[in-house]
Amino acid sequence: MAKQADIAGKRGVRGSRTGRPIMALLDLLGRRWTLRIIWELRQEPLTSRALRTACDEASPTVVQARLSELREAGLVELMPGDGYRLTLLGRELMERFLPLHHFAERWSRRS
Amino acid sequence: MAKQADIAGKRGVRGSRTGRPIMALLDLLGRRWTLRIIWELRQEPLTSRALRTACDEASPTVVQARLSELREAGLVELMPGDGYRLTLLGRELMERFLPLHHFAERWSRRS
DNA sequence: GCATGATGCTACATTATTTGTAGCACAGGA
DNA sequence: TCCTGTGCTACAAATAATGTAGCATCATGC
Repeated sequence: MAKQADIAGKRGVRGSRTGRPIMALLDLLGRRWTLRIIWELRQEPLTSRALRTACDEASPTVVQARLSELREAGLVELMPGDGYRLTLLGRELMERFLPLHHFAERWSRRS
Repeated sequence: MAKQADIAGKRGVRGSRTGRPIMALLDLLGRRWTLRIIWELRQEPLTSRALRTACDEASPTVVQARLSELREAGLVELMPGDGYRLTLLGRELMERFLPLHHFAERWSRRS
């Protein structure tokens, strides 16, 4: 399993070697489209194309790259025939983000 | 300069016009270093340089750009003499992220 | 006054990443 | 067979980040 290698290899998750998992996580989630992808998968599995559509037609290059990273990170998995879905761990993460929806509404009404 | 233009103009926050605030928020938070900056400000105000240091010496260009965006978004504010700190709104957002610390620990121990 | 050091912030060339478009191989279904 | 949809890749152009240097301003010490 080259999981740690892939993610700590070419680019790696910043901070993954610092012994501060939170930094690695923030780096992973802070890459473009990552949060959005997780968000779009919150309710049901989506095929790679449905996911691209849901993400405002983001380019397949990034979406595919992010999906690889998220799969390496154990947050997303591919179910052949059914598309991508959040893993148990991924759903757990998602649950921490759900209140964000509520916050975003109030945030958008700021002066 | 061109602050409003930076965030609502040339590029803007993706999804800000879709009537889906959550998308705009996810886009904002999904830019490199944004989450990390918010995280580093969670406890105390930091000067721009202290912030750079805390963020593994990220380049001043990005840090400054992110700070501008976050100030525009009303999540961070500059207190002359004391550096940057989260606004009330920003702290509210931070509170939703605090459980992430706990999650990150478990996540890093995944098989 | 004058240097010193810290602040917020910018310039700019190099490097990395994203975008947009096209396309591949494979697996059903008609 | 010819469609259509899947996951995924190639590649050039556009965009963003990095790393280094430096600016103007302000406060302190001398």
